[in-house]
Amino acid sequence: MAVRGRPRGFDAEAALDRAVEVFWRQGYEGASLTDLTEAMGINRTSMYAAFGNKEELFHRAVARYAEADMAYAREALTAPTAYEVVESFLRANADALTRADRPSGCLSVQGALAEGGDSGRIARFLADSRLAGERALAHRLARAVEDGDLPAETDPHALARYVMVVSEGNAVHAAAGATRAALHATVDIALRAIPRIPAHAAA
Amino acid sequence: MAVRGRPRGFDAEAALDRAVEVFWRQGYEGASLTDLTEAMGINRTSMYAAFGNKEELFHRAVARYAEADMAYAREALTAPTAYEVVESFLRANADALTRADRPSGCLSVQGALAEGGDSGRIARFLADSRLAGERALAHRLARAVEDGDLPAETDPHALARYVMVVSEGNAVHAAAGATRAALHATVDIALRAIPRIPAHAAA
DNA sequence: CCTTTTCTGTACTGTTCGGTACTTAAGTCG
DNA sequence: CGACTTAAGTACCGAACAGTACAGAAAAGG
Repeated sequence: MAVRGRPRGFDAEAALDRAVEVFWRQGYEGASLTDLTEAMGINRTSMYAAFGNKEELFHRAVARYAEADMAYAREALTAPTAYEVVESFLRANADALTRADRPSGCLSVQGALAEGGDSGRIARFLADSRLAGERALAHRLARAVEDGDLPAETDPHALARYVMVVSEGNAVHAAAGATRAALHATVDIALRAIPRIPAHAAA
Repeated sequence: MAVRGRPRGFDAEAALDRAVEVFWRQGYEGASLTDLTEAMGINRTSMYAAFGNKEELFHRAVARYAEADMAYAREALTAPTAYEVVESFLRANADALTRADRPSGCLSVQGALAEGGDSGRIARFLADSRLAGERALAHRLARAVEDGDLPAETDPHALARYVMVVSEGNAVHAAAGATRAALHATVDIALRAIPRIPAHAAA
């Protein structure tokens, strides 16, 4: 071990958690370094020393968000049937979008949509990360088609895209103040579009 | 008439149209006055004289957007059946989100999501205007329930919210570069969730 | 014609932005 | 104890931001 110089006076992980909240609430451009460092409880220079710059801090924040606040998405993929995968994902998503101890909405959707200035790169980065989730879901649904768990004519990519559209639309609604119950009511309706095998292929 | 001073040297409506595009592409905060006035082809002071300030310009831009670029939404409400209302809206929405001669996505969704700084008021304003559309659709669907055009147990507000969620989710996807075909494939699936009367009540 | 009224253009205001020298503090190593 | 290494804090940088004072230009009213 043997760290040489003066030891760091703050917990970088904890500071990153605070940064996640600020980016989540205010978006990439809306979060100033002053906002961020005040919330993180550290100095400007300490942030640059620990994370590089604002954009790298944002990347770290999104990574931490994906790991901690979107764990439900990876978990949903392990459900036994395609329908349960989708329902589990959309239910947990609706809950995550309306947690009392967290900002409303989704960091990935709210972080940046417009393309002005630096935000172009940021928006593309976030879009790519959302697309990665969509692809993972499509892969899981493709397996369901192979398994006969979804009708053979189902397009898994289109279905995955539909599910992501519902979750992103709900994120927009949540950011605008929709209640958890409202999001779940939307999920109730959205699930009607998920095809189900007439229940005779099951073991 | 008899206008007294020096006549205005530009077409305010045309200039507003240019401003709509800039706000659409870059969002409220992402669009600087320099960006705006350059696109509008007018001077900074001329903009302030004609529109007041950036926020009032934005309000005017959104009003013009709603009038011109969202006319399809009002038109969709006049379709004969609830299903046709929803389908017409979502199809026209998918087309509007991917017009070659316009920015991708939706000004109302992209304009502001984060809440930092002034954007709080802007985000709330846009959320309210989206909600107005949702209410208009809910009103139309409530009439459909009364008419027996939708099942009696249908919650028109929940259904309207679902339709708006799909359109907003598609807007997020379109802003991220999704193709028109992809949006329509999503609409194909989304429409499966719209209840239809078993087709015997029709005249 | 000259005054009045309104618009245009330049040049500026104060503030905030992300990022950074540079000094001071707090540790380990010899 | 110094010597070295790294973090923390202050005070600043140039650039960009929204908004404006002011001088000149173009029309109508008299």
